[in-house]
Amino acid sequence: MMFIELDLQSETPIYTQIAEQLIEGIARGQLKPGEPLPSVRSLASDLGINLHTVNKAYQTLKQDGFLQVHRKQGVVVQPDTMPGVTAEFTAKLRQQFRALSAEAIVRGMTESEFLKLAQEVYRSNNLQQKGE
Amino acid sequence: MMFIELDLQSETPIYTQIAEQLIEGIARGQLKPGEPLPSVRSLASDLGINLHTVNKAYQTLKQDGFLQVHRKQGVVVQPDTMPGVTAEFTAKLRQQFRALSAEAIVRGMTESEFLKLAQEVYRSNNLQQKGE
Amino acid sequence: MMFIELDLQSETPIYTQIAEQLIEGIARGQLKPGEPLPSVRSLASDLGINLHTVNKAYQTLKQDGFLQVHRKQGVVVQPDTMPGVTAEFTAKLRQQFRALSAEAIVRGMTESEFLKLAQEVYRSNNLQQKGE
Amino acid sequence: MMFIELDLQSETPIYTQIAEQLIEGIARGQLKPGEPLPSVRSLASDLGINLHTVNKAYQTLKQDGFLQVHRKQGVVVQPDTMPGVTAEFTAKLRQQFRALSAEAIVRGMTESEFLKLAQEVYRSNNLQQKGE
DNA sequence: GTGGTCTAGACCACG
DNA sequence: GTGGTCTAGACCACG
Repeated sequence: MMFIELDLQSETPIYTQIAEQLIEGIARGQLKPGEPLPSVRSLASDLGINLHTVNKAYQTLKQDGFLQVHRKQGVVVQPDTMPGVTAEFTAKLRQQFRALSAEAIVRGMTESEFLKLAQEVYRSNNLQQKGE
Repeated sequence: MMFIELDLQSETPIYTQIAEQLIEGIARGQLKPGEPLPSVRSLASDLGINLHTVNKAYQTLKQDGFLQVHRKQGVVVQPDTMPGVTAEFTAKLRQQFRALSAEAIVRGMTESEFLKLAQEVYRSNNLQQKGE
Repeated sequence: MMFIELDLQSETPIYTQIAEQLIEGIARGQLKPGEPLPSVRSLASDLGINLHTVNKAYQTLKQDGFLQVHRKQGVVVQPDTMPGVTAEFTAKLRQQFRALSAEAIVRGMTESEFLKLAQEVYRSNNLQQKGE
Repeated sequence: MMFIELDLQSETPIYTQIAEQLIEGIARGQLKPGEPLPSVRSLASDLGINLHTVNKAYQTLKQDGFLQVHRKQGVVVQPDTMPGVTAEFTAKLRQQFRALSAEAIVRGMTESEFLKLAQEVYRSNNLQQKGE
């Protein structure tokens, strides 16, 4: 399975950190559609954190359609079609880019530096080249 | 002066919204270096919020070097050199790009779509073209 | 834990008094790295002051790297490397020594008296002799 | 006369900055006993600050016995005996050394480094070597 | 008038 | 329970 690294002193809530890393795992192909995830209990135990925290991460991802919760198999990566580029997601992306780019501009980071970093990071997460 | 719009329903704390919009104002050149900002009290009153909330936004930006607090003149936009592209900022940017790009990839947004949006937003904030 | 004594009449803000005494506690080894501090609420209640005042002391020390705020465990003394002798700290020290030594000189305090007091106080805070 | 440099964004009140620099001038011998200081009006005008601010600095120093206010000559540096090493001063010095040395210790500054800086600064203010 | 400090009290996310 | 956020209101130093 994957490696999840938590930063307990980060301002980012732990459940968010888990959710983000699971999505990153899916993006990178380390987690395949239909692949089962560890149970809430075992993951919580592995990470040394509260059950509720893991559960909240799973619920959030299920809510957005990245995971499915099966009676039998437990939690699995969405085996059917993943959620697409919704209007909500685009709005969130734009909003985040706004704040980040504004600070980048004030700090004197050029457009090409900004985009180069965005590209580099995108590519580092797109290991499998889904045939774009 | 500027227009600050708050979304009281947002998960983003009000003081963060204020700070982000002030930085955006600086990036766009609507707030010039050395320009005085409204006093904590008057801005709070204009926005219909508590003075402490505005103060927290100002303190955060002062801490990071985007604002100065003068004895008499009150709060002004940093008149000297703005903070540059620090290692901390780059790390924060990379971290944010990671989460955003991972979700973008999973949702099927291509690299070019991702970068195009980043570019479009950067440019909309870089109205003054500081001679890049 | 420690004993914190407040002088409510002092010109020194209460949150500064708290911060200074916590640093003194760390210097003296009464507060060990990783050791948990009382929660904002309990310390405020113990000292008979408002929780925001304690929080401000904690935030200041967190900002400077002397404390960490953990999601669950609450506030702990920096378990990793403490902040070192930064240029900022040296500047602050020099600035303070300037004002103090000038007044000492005008009042007729000799260099050896001035240094002797500085040494005596330094030693009284350096109980553990970190192998200098 | 002297050169007084103000830092308007410093946390140190302007009147304190003025008072400290005047004392430093006396320590260094740049201001001699009996020497007249500029009038409140002219100094305020030179520094581009409020009359009250200069006045407060002068009053503070008069209070402590470093200045005298004459009907005719205006404000002069104490021509008679300067205030000595009072218990209050020693207490203040000790208190400041406490906070400074504690932070120095936590940051890993050794006793000799601490004392060396104190000595260096004392000497830079003791240009005239009053025959210690 | 302006920011700094402090209090009292409340709600919420997180765990 | 713990910190984070926000409000309402007050006093003070500074200028």
